[in-house]
Amino acid sequence: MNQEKKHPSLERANSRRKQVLDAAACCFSRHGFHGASMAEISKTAGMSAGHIYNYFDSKDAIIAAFVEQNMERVSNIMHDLAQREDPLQAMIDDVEERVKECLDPGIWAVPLEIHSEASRNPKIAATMQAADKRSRGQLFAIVTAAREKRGLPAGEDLVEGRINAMIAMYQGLAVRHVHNPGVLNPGLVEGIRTAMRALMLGE
Amino acid sequence: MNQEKKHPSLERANSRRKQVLDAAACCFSRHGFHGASMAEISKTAGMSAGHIYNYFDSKDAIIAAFVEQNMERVSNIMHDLAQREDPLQAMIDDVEERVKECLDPGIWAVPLEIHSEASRNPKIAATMQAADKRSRGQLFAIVTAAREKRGLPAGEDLVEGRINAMIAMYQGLAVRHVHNPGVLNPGLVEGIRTAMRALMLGE
Amino acid sequence: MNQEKKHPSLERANSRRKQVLDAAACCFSRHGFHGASMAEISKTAGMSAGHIYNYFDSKDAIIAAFVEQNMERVSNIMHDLAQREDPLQAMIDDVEERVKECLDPGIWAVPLEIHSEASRNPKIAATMQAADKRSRGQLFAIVTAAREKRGLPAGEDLVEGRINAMIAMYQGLAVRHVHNPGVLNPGLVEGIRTAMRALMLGE
Amino acid sequence: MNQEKKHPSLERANSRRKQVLDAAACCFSRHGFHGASMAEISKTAGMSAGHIYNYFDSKDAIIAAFVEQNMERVSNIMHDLAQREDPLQAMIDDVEERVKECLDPGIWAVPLEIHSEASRNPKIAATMQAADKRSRGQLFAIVTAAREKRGLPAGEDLVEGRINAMIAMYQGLAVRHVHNPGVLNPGLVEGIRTAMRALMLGE
DNA sequence: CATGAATGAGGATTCATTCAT
DNA sequence: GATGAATGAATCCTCATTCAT
Repeated sequence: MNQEKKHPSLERANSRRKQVLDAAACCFSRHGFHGASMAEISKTAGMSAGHIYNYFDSKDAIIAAFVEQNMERVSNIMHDLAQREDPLQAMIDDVEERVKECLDPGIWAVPLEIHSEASRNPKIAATMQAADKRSRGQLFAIVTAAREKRGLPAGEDLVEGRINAMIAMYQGLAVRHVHNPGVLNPGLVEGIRTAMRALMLGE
Repeated sequence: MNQEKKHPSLERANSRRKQVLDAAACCFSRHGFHGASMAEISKTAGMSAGHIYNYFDSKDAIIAAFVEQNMERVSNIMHDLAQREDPLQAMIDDVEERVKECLDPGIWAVPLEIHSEASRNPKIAATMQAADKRSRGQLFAIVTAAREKRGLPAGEDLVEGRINAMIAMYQGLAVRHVHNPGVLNPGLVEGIRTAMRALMLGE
Repeated sequence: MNQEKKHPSLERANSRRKQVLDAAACCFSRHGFHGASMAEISKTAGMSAGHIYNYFDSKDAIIAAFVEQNMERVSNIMHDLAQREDPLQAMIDDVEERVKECLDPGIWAVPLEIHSEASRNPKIAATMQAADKRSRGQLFAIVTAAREKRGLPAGEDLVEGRINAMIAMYQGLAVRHVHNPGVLNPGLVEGIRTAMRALMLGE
Repeated sequence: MNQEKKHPSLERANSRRKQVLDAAACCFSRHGFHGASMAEISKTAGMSAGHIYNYFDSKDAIIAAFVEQNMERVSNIMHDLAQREDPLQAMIDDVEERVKECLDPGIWAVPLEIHSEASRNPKIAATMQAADKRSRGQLFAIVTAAREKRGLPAGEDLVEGRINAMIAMYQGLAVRHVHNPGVLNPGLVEGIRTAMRALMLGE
C-alpha cells in the first residue's frame, strides 16, 4: 500500500493526506463518490492529481480512509458515553446534540455516500461491517450494564434489538436529511427523545 | 418521455418495462446505480442494451421509475392504514410485517441507491421530495385524527416530529440492512415496536 | 438490389417510393443526411421503418435515388436550353429564374447534403461525378455551338473554363444561401447576370 | 471552454491543438465530419482520443476552431487587399492564386463540411454567419471605395450583388472541386478572371 | 517532492437494419 | 403488404491512473 510508503517527513505526509481527505469530503458531499472526479478533488486539495497517488493508492483508498476516520469518531462517542454516570439517561439527554450532528451535512453527508459506495465495493463493505459490529458491541455492553443496574430487563435479544432500532433511527435521520432539509422541525428532537426513552428505559 | 411512446401492445410493453425494472433492481442492489452498467442490466433483463431505450429514456429514467413505483407502494400502505379502525394500533400491530419489508432487499435495497443518486441528480431529488412530502402529509392526517380520537396530545409539531422519527427509523433500517445483514435479530421487531408504541400512543 | 425487387403492383411501389423520397427530402433538408434517422423518415413518410427496406436497400440507397432524381432534373434543363433559339442569350435572360431556383431550399438544400455525403460515400461520389460530367458535356456542346455561331472564340479550354466558372457560381449560390438568407439582395441577380454575360458572350 | 483551460506550456498546447486540427482537417476531408470518428482523428493526430478532450471540449469544438481559423485567414486576405494600390485590379491579378487556394483540399475541403454541419448545428451556423458578414463588410468597403475612385457606379445594391456573386463563385469552386477533381482545367483561371473583370470593373 | 500530459478502457446512448408475426 | 420489436455495432466522451520531467 502506498499509504504505508515511507514519506521522509511523516508530519508533512499527514498534513498532505488530511488536505486530500478534506477536499474529498467536500467534493463527495457535493457530487457523490462517483460524481467527484480525481481532477476535482485534486483542484480542491490544491495539488496535482498525480500527486494524490503518492498518498493514496486509489480513489477507493480515499473512501477507506473515511471509514476509518468515522470509525474512530464513533468509537470516541462510545467511550465518552461509557464514562457517564448514567449512560442511559445521558443518551436521552444528549438527543438534541446527537440529532444536530446527524443533520450536520459536514459530518454525515459523506457517511451516506460511504454506505452507498459499500454496495459495490466489498472491501469497503467489510471494513464498514467490522466497524459497525464493534460499535454495536460497545453499545451493547454499555446498555446491558446500565439496564441491569436499574433492574430493567436486559436480555441479549432485547438489548440488541433496541440498539439496532436506535441506530436505525439515527442513521435514517441522516439519510433523510440529505434531501429533506425540513426534517428538523421543532418537534423532531422531542419525537426522537420519546422513542429513545422507550427504547432505553422501557420495560 | 419515451416511457410514453406508443407501444401498440400495452401488455407487452408493460411486461418489458417490468423486466427491465426487475433486472435493474437486481443490478443496482448488487453494484449500485453507477456500478451497474446498461450492458449488465440488459443482459440480466434478457434483452439488448439498445432495446431498453425503447422503454426508458435513459438510465436516470429507470431510477425515476423506481421512485414512482415506491411512491405508489407507500401510498397504498397509507391508504390501507387510513381504512383501519384503529390506525395507531394497526401501525404497532403491523411492525413485524413492515420491518420485514424494509429488510427485503428486493424492495428496499434500491431506495438506498436512490437516495444516494438523488444527491447528484436534481430531478430525482425533486421527485423524491415530492413523494416524501405527500406520504408525510397522508400520515400526518391519519395520526392526528387518531390521536385526537383517543384524546392524546396532537399538536402539529408533536405529530410531525414523531412521524419523522418513525420514518427515519424505518428508512434507517433499510439503510443499515444493506450492509449489516444481521440486523434482523430476534429482538429487533420488539425493539421497533417499543419505539412505535411510544411514538404513536405516548403522551 | 431491392430497388429492383419485384413488386406486384408497380404503380403502388412507385407511389411508395415517392412517399419515402419526399419524406427523406424533408428530413434531410431539416437535419442533414446523418441527422435524419430512419425512424424520423419513416414517421414522416407514414410507414414503418422496416417497410422502407422493401423499397430501398439502405439509407444510402435513398440518397442515391436523389442523385438520380437530380440528374434527371438538370438534364431536362439542358435539353430545354438546347432547344432555345439563342441559348447564350437564354442563359442570361433566365438568370433570375435560375437564381431563384438556387435559393429555393426545397430544391437545393438536399443537393447540398448530397455533396457533403458524397465526401464519404465513394459510390455516391462516383454517381455524382458521372452526372456532373454528363451535364458539363451537354453544356459544353451547347455553348461551343452557340459561340461559334456568333463568331466568338470557342476553344475547348476556354469554353470548359467558363462553364466551370458558371456552375461554380450557381452551386456556390446554393451553398451560401443555406445559411445566409440575405444573399438575395436586390443587386444579386444583376451581379450574376453581369458575370454571365461576360462568361457567355465575352471574347 | 476547455480551449481556455490553462495549459502551463502555451507552446506545447498550441502545438497539440494544431496537431489535432491538422489531423481533423485530414479526416474530415476524407470522410466528412460525421464520418470521421474521434478514434480516427486521434490516431491520425498521434495521440489518444481522450487526450484530445484536453484541448477541445467536443468534436463540435474542433469544427468551431476551423471556422475561426478560416475567418482569420479570410480576414488577412481582406486586409492585404485593402493595402494594395488598386484593389480591383489586384483581385483580378490574384485570381490564379485565389483559385488554387480554393482547390487546395488542405484549405477548402473542410469548409464544405462545415457548411453541411452548420445545417444542424446552430452554434456553428451563427459563428459562420458572423464571419461571413464581417468579410462581406470588409469587401464592401474596399470595392465601393475603389469603384468610386475609378468613377464606376458604386450603388449599394450593385456592389453588394457583385460581391455576393464573386463569393459564390469562389465558394462554389471549392464545393465543386471536392468531387470533381478535374475542374482545374487550363481555362478555368481565365474563365474566373473573365467573370471577375466584369464584376469588379464592369459598369 | 510535484506536476500535468497522456493513456485507454469503459460507459451511456443512438440507429441502421432484420425478421417474426 | 406492413409492422415494430429487437439487435448490436459504433460513437462520443469521461476519468482513474501512470510516468517523464
